Amino acid sequence: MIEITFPDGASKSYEINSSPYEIACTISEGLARNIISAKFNNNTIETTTKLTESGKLIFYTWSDLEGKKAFWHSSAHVLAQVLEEFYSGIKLTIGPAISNGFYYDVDFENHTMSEKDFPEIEKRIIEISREKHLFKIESKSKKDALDYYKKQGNEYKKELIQNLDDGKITFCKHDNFSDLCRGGHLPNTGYIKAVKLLSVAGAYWRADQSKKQLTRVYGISFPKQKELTEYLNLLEEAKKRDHRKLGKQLELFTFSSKVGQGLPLWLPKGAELRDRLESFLKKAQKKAGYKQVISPHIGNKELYETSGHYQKYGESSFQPISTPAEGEEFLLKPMNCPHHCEMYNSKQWSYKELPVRYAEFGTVYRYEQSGELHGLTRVRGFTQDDAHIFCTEDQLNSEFKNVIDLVLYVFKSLGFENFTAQVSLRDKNNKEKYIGSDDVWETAENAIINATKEKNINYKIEYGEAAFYGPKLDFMVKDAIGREWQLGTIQVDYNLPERFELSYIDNENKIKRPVMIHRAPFGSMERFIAILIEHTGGNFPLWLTSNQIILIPVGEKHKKYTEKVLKLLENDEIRALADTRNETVGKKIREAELEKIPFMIIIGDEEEKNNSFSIRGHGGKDFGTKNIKEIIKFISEQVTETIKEF
RNA sequence: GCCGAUGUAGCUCAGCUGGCUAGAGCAGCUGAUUUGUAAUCAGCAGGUCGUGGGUUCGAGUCCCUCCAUCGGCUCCA
Repeated sequence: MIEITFPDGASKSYEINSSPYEIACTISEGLARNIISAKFNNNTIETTTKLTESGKLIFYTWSDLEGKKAFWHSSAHVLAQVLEEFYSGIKLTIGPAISNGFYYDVDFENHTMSEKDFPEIEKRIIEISREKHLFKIESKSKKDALDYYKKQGNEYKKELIQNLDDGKITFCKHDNFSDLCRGGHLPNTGYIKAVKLLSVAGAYWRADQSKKQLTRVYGISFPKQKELTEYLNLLEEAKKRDHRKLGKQLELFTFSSKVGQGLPLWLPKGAELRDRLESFLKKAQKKAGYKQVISPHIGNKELYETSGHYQKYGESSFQPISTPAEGEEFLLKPMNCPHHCEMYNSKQWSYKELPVRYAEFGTVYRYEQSGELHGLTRVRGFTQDDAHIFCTEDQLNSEFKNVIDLVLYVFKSLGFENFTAQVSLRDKNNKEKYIGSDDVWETAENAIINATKEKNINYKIEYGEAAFYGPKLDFMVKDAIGREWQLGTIQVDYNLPERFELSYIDNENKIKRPVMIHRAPFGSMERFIAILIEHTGGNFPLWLTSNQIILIPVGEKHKKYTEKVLKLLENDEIRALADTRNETVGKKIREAELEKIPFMIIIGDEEEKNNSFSIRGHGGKDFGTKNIKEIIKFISEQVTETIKEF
């Protein structure tokens, strides 16, 4: 007998060699029907795995993340089976579940496959699924496993097996298909009722650009056809919030291939929005003790050689600008830090004056790879809400925490609640990617981790994500279709102060090096606004919109009165406009709706007579009847409610 | 940069396997209408079919180059 403990702490004895499925059967028929995967003593297992020892057992169904993973990973197996069937001689590599679906990386050799082939493949996957083939785990010796793939000429699988320990190598078999696999599958293929292949893409073997590029086939599957339909509808809805689409519709920004790839052109409404965000942050920063500075858009190449940026990025940047003077070269500013360092160096500092906080909305230019450009989220010219704090070692912790507060204030003010905090550390196995000694890195990394802990922020650590000069605390937010982007960032830097020989005089009259904090709560204006557009669907908070209220006169004779109302609203700093065109009321309302203006009022005989107006919110919401004073109060109250002082 | 896909009017799209002067709706312009909570009516104008080359009697349609965009990969100071 073995003793099985369940997540609720209860435990029960079972015959040795009982499977999770059999155990589930003793609990309830419904559970047995629904379990698709299980974890035993923290190892993912199959529902059919025979348990030979006592331990903790967790069941997973479709509603669990683990369950979905098993479901999608199993689907990847069936996809691989079909691909092998359709394209003989291809080489399979890996096929994991991802947060929405699965993919399989395949070396198609001389075959080509494209989205046109999807329907056939999907059809075949469902056919095989209907046959309810059991997923069976089989152990193989390292030698047998290597022989198996040697016969197939699959060097990828061989490489994977080389890195595994003998005795721990398992294959998963279903139907006539067998694949190297750790485990975590559905009981059988019959659970897969709906499948959709989503895209094909190139992906480098082992995520290494120097290695061969494979073909990655993305897909998603569901236990019910209805769920697939719902998922696809959700995707469609999300695409409507795409900032590139809304940016065009709402006339916020545009691009021109004549101006250049990745160089956004801000149209009046977008520029206004951006301006308001800047003022908002400037105000908070003023309170937090920052001083605004301004630096030029270019800098001498030597500046970036000093900082180390040129050595690191020079080759792949906009190339130096030469001047009539021989040997003189300038670079388009790719970051503001070196300029701020030189500002700091313009005088001698006493410890009494620190921390010094230089802030600048600094526009920088980076030659991002063409394939990386993406709307406003990845561009070649962008403005960072940058600042550099020069402080003493003792001040570092509290300064860092103050910056965290500022970032959280910014996020909260704009309704970004679903962010993840990521502590980005260096990859210790790849030290040549970074500058600075181990000591300095250790100190900087600990400073970030401690401050983050003290602020009670949930964070995850990512190795290899640090900047080349220091570790970071990054604030990540997802876009409409779930892609994660880095917005706010706070970085601790011991390296640039060293390279720029920054100093201050301490209380013992000794020359000391300050520590530097780089930080940008928005990250970049471009990317932040992109995400803001997607989160709000273009319905910006009242304090940010260009037009807060639109007045719609019913006929020609109400025009004069409408203009009078407009003046009164404008006098109280309400951003109002009047649509006095010769169009029907219906049409004007429709256009105001499409422009996503938050409020509108129709002005006709009634209104003119009573000096009172019914307020129609965006989407047709009724806000009741108010007079002018009440409207002004109503709008300004809503503004102060959404935007609090820092 | 790499893999794959896409590119027709300001916008959204139609144009089958190559065949007469390339279509529609919205937007625009002109006129009529003076309007009560998501599109008033009529007329007009608007395109070297992303670019350059090629195949062909004939190319929006087939092939190649380049440019831009989209989905990924890699990169992200």
